[in-house]
Amino acid sequence: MAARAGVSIMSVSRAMRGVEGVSTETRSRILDAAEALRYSPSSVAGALATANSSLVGVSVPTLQDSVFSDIFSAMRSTFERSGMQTVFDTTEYDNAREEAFVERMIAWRAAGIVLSGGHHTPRTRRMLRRANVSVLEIWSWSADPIELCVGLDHEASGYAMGRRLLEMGYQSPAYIGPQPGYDRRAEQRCRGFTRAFVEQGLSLVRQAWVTGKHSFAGGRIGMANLLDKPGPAFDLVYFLNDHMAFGGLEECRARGIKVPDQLGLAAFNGLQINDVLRQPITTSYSPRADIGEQGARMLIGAIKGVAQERSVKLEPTIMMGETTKARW
Amino acid sequence: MAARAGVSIMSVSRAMRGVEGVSTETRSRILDAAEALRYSPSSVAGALATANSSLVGVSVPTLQDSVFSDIFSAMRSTFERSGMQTVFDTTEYDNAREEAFVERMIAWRAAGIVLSGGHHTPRTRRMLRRANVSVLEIWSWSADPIELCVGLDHEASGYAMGRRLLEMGYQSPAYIGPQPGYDRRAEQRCRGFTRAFVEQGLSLVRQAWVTGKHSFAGGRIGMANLLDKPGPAFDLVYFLNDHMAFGGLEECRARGIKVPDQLGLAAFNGLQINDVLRQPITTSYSPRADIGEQGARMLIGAIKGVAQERSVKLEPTIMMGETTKARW
DNA sequence: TTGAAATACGTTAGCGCTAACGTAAACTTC
DNA sequence: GAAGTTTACGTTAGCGCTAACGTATTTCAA
Repeated sequence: MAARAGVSIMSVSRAMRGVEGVSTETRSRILDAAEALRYSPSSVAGALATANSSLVGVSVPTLQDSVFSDIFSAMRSTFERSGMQTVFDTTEYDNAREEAFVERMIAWRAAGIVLSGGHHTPRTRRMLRRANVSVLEIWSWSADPIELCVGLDHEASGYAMGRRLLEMGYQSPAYIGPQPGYDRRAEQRCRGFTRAFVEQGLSLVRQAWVTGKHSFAGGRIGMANLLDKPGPAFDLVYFLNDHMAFGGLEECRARGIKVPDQLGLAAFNGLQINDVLRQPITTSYSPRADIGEQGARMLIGAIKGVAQERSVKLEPTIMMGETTKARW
Repeated sequence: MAARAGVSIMSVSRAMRGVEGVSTETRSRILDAAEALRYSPSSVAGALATANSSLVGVSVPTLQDSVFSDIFSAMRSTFERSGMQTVFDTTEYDNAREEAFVERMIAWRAAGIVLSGGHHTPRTRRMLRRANVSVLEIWSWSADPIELCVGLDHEASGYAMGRRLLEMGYQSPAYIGPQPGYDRRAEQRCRGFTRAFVEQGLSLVRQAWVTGKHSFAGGRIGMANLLDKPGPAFDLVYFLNDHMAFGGLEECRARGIKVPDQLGLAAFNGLQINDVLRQPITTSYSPRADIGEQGARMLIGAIKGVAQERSVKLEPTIMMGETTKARW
């Protein structure tokens, strides 16, 4: 390759990277030779030689709902503009998978790692601490992140929703979500939501845990469970997300239960489906694109050594839909 | 590191990789030292030394709808079982982005590359041909793939749906999808669908192209366009996918148009939402998980040099819902 | 005209691993 | 117990790049 263009490999290296120190003429001769010889520079060797990569590893729990797709899209385009390459994996809400991902990314000498949520195995934390890698935690806000954090206070968000519904006169809330230990953010929202009612001497009267299906079908199954199994009456159901709530809504309609007259439904995320529903779901809109973009920017800053805010809390917006109404 | 355990670096290499040639005792001494010294083997150096990576690059158009998430999930877990690492990117239906991705993956000396659809830039094809990389094309079936292919015949799928609806008595179909040149598979389905009607002396009487929003909202907007703008009457609308169809259905309901009595709706993919709808959408179920799993298996086979089928065509299944009915 | 500065290269010495081969000791086998 | 075989290492020579530092050659100011 170098021989073909009649130059040293160092000039080839310079020409291929576009750094200065090569005359225009030599450069084009090298590029021609590269084309003719089908030469493709090895990023692997380059990364080894420079000891710095432009890799960022992003770990999200799932791509099932569009939440993490939204975050990831925003993130990826921001990284791209900075010449960072994004590698990506899903944990399926399994911390062992997250650990394995972190290990792989460290082995590849990634410059940055993005994790979802604030709950990680001790070994994950240890590896991150030791490795020379910038760490960003997203989705869940924390006052004391490993390094950087952009996210929501899910407990507060659940609480805010609980307060609003309480003020509307709801008294006997139920919850439909995944089994405990699965999605911690969902649990935080549920906890905050419940707290709002407990403060007023009320309580969460029913819960249904749906295993495996956390989308439309899960909501419908959970709602059916709640309605079929004996237990205290409830006037409100809080769902993991909008898709589950829509599933629940369809189950109610199928059974002739009038929403919101007989039963209120509320959810979280403000997913796209809400834009087309004639009866929009009462929900909290989570600013996914903002999380992705800000997060990516912060991580890039950290990698480049720019001092900045460590932790950013973004606020979801409650959107009152037509699946709830004042109870008086 | 090697010194600490009192061995040569070669023994460390063997111990860390778990290959034989180290006594149990020495191995554990090395692992202890590694732990103490926080040693993490570099995959970069490893890949350079062995000149073979376990990287597979997967490119999909979008994560907006869950189709490619489904494919990707199935694929990733299959690759994982073979010790392959999956790197992933979305093209947003932009072939230039696909080209850039292929270039990056080749620079990283990936063992395999997965592309969606059969349409690639000449430079992409050239790079793939020259590089020592196995190539799998998914989603769209082709008789003559670059190397391997698992997918659907979208034209045939559209045609099959057209035939079924024709037999039910529909005569004036319309189509709602993205602008031409954006999603080629959608165009193929539309072409096949149209062909079924043209064969009987009928034609596609209306189309609406929605820019940007190819999910719920796009369907609703497209349907509103179709209904608001003057033009021939239509008795049927074929949508890009189920989510758009649901958006369209909601628009119809909002306007008091009875589906399927006054208007039939059909779509493609068989997405999860259909499981909970009281009025399920007539659609073709696309076997996403099968595509992902089979595709991954084939690519692994090719990487390991196992001879096999080059091209596999999978069949979507038409699921008659309640958004269409016989017109007599 | 001359010394300093800039430009356009080339040379050297790794980056952190592993394949392939070498070697000494322990273990077989008949 | 001599010769072959196995085991458990170590040594050597790269993999394909790039940082850092040469060394000619040209450019330029005074």
